[in-house]
Amino acid sequence: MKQSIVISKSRLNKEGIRFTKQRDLLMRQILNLNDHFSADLLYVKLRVKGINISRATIYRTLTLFEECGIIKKALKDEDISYYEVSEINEHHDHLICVECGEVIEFYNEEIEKIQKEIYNNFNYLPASHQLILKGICEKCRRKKNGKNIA
Amino acid sequence: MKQSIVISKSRLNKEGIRFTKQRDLLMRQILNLNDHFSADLLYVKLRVKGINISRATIYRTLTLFEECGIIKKALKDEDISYYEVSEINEHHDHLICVECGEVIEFYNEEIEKIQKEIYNNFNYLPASHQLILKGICEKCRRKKNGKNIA
DNA sequence: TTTATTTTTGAGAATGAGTTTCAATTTCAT
DNA sequence: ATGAAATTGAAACTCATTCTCAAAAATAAA
Repeated sequence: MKQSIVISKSRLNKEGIRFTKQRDLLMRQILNLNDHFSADLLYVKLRVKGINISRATIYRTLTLFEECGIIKKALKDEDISYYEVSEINEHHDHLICVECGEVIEFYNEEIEKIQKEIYNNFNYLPASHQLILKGICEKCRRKKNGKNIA
Repeated sequence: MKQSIVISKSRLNKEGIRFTKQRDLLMRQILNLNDHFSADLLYVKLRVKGINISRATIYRTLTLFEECGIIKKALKDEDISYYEVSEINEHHDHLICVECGEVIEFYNEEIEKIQKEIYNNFNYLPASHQLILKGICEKCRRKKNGKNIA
């Protein structure tokens, strides 16, 4: 059992929250992915392995893990919420290819600094912020040119 | 009839697109608002005035106006699309109060510049970008303190 | 270790923004 | 006016997500 699972288990065991088979399986799948994940992705990945956990449970479990600080919402795009394991990641933003869906994480000190200034200027207490850059990656541009699409 | 309605009407009149009563009413309501608006906001505002336009038509009309370049999507938050009149506005970002929903537009040259650099660094062709800062405005902070909420 | 209590689960219904279908209505050119 | 083309409203449908509730699993108590 990986270190992080042990940690999660002990975190969950407080206050009558139970570390069930489903939560264990979801935890393992999440740690295996090493990437952003949506509820649906987890559902499909597990189902392929013959593990059937209902969508309701997956959504509930993601919310639970989030409340425990194990994961956090990375971004919301096209009405779909994507999460990531929170212990690894500092805050960062996302660059998404609208053709192939590739997601690149980046962090820019300067942008963060300016954002703080903006909060100050308008006298707002920061809560959360999300920057999404969408574009077309080089690979997809080459593919398009090859196919000679206008 | 305001100048902008005339413009819109002539834009629409091309290619068999008709300037109907519903579209006229929606156009006027949009110009009256002078702010961001969602499909639902328009529906409610008009309904209060005794004007009943179906949600289907409102959604269709917003898409149409967007295609004509009259309005554009300003931001998407909590699964709701907000639009704004496009002739007035340059690109800008949004600062939202999570308590009262106030939306402040801002534009920061420096952030725009850095974004371009990021696109270049990863060799992405820019498509669109959205920066949302969420926080709590001063008014709401005072209200909270007054009520002595922890 | 059997029973009682609490939490969790799955199935399916419900939600809510947005889209689609289709018959009825409106618009516009003839 | 007449007919073709565009538009409308009502209602059905999507799709991600949440809720409901009875059955199942985990834990605590006896």
